[in-house]
Amino acid sequence: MKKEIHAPFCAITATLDVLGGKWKVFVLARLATHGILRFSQLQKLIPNVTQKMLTQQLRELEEAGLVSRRVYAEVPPRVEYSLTTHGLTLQPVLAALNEWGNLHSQALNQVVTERVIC
Amino acid sequence: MKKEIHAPFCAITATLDVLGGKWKVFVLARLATHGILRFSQLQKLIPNVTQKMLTQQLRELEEAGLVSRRVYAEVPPRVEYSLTTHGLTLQPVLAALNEWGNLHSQALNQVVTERVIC
DNA sequence: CAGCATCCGCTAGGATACTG
DNA sequence: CAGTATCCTAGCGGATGCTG
Repeated sequence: MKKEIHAPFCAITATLDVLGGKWKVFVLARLATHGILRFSQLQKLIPNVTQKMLTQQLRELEEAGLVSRRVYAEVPPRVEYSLTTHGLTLQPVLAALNEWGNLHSQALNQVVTERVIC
Repeated sequence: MKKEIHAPFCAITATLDVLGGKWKVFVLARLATHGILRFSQLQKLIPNVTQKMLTQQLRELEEAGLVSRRVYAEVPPRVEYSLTTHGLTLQPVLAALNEWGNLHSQALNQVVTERVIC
C-alpha cells in the first residue's frame, strides 16, 4: 500500500524530519553501538531525557521504521529496542554529521572541554 | 580567540543545530548551485519563505560562518549572498542527507509526486 | 530593495503525578 | 519496569506594517 505525497518532497528535509527530535540521534547512536537495549538502559545512557520524551521519540522512530520494539509478556515488564536493518542504513549519515560537526567546531575556534560520543 | 564550551559537546547535534532552521538547507542548496544570489532572488527561489524568516536564517548562517554577506552602497540597495569556503564543506553532508532521504521514502513505500531539488 | 518592529498562535518539549 | 495522562511554557515560525 503506497502512501501518496502530493506536497512538494525534499529528500534532505525528509531526512532532517526523521532526525529532528531532540533525542533521536542519541537513541539511534546508543542502539547502534549497544545493539539491543531496554527502556531503562536507554534512559540511563541518555542524560537528562525524561520518560515522556524517550517514549515519544522511540514511538516516532518505530513508526519511521528505524527502530524495532519487542515486548516480553513478563512481570515486571521488559521491552527491548534495537535498530531495524533500515535503521542501520543511517550510520553513514550519522558519521557524516559527526565528522562535519567536529570540523565545524574547529573552524569556529571553539575549545571543546567535554566531548560526548553520540 | 578561542571560545570555550563547557557544556557536553556532541558533534552530531552541533551539525543539526546548524541545519536546524526550517529554511537553512534550502538557502544552502540554492547558494551551492547558483553561487551568488541577491536577497530577492533567494526569496523567489524558495517558495513560501517570508522576508523575516529568510533574513533570520541568513543571519544565523552568516554567524555560523557558512554564508557571506556583501552589501553594496547603492540606491536602491543591493545585498549579495554566497557560500564561504567553510559553507562549501557542507556539500557531502547535504548529499548524504539527500541520498538517505530518497532511500527512506522508497522504504516507506511512498509515492512522491513532486520532487523538489534542494 | 532589503530590511526592522510588532504582535500572535502553535506545538515541541518538559515537570509532575499516576498505573498495569 | 515501562509506560500513560495532564498541565505548562518558551520560542519558532508566521502575518502584517513601516523605513533608509
